[in-house]
Amino acid sequence: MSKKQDILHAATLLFASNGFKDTSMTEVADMSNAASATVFYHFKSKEDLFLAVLSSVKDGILDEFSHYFREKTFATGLDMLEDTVSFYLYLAGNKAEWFLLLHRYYPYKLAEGNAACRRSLEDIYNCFADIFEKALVQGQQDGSIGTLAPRKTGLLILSTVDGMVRFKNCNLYDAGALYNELIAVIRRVAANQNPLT
Amino acid sequence: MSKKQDILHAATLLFASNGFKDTSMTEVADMSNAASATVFYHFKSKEDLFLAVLSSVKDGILDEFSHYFREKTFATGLDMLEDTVSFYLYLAGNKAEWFLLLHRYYPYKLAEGNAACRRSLEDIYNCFADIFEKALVQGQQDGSIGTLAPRKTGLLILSTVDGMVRFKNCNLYDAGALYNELIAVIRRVAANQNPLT
DNA sequence: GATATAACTGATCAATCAGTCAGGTAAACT
DNA sequence: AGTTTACCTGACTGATTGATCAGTTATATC
Repeated sequence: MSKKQDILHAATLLFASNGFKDTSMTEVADMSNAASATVFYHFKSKEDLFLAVLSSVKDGILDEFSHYFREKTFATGLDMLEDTVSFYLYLAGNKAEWFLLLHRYYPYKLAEGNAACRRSLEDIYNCFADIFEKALVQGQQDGSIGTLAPRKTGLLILSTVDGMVRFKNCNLYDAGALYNELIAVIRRVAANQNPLT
Repeated sequence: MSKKQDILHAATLLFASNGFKDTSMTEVADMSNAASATVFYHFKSKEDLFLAVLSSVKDGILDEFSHYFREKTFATGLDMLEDTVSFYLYLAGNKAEWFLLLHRYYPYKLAEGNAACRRSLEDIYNCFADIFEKALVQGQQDGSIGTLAPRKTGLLILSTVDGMVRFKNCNLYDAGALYNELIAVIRRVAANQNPLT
């Protein structure tokens, strides 16, 4: 792995666990076994480094989901919805640093005045919203899911799982303990209550 | 209002909108028309000031809800659940600085090594979780709400509304636009589908 | 009105940190 | 072998910031 990649990786971990202001360029340099001037050679400023981290997180998330949907097929839209929610929660545990970063306020604040940052965040959350919506639409077509507004309901499901992951990352409540309830609720909300069959 | 209160109020707004590290004691002093040494006279350190802010936010939230429940009566547990969710969303808009503060990562990080901080956060989130649980229990007693685990379902509802408020505060999606869908989903999840009447 | 206490402040300090710069090293090309 | 280019570094700087302290003003108490 190149030194630039080492720096990017170290910065991802540090920004995720300590935040932007509480991470110094010296720390990033130390963790990646580079001199602090080397960090500035590859990234022209601290903000630039953060944007590169966010963009790489975006690429990682988009890759993970496109890979998941390439490997997997679903019998019904309702199955797709449940499995996708499960995969989201799995990913939030497996790549905790990505979700920690997204659950900090700094990126959203930066996005107000920085188009590249706004773009990365939109790409990430549209990816999330799109997959839930797609599952709902597909379920309505195959009859496994009842009548409801797919986009808005998808966003509600996203709010719920995002909230659960936040609670877990903040050590408030354990997302795992709510998993069974979550699936039951999704089934109750989405499942077609007057199936044609 | 005493100067100590002025300082606390200014610090609340600044910590909420700029975060802990990005708020300097000089800024707090300027906004409250005090000398920076005065801030240190009333609060022995920056962390101490933050803890005082968090504790006052806790008091504010607990007061708001106890006042709300003293004024209001509900026909059924389901009504109580819907009205409480509405009030939560109203409060998140009306006292945006409180929820902005709670949607930063810093307090949860601080809570790891600080019992007073942990205590304030627990009080706040237990308050939220308790009211949703209470509504669900009451609804099961009066027959308006069906069979489900009250605590866990309450936490799921909390995850959802907390997530919606976060999305709004982060300028990702508008919580208001999802309000009707949220109420519909709550009714679908909670309402007794086999009422005795 | 004298005195004690609480509230407040200007000046200052030591530490930290983002960013710079001039120079060094390795590698690729001619 | 010489030259260009990309990569890397140690030493340094200007600015900010949390915190201190000696001293001043207001307030209460006797």
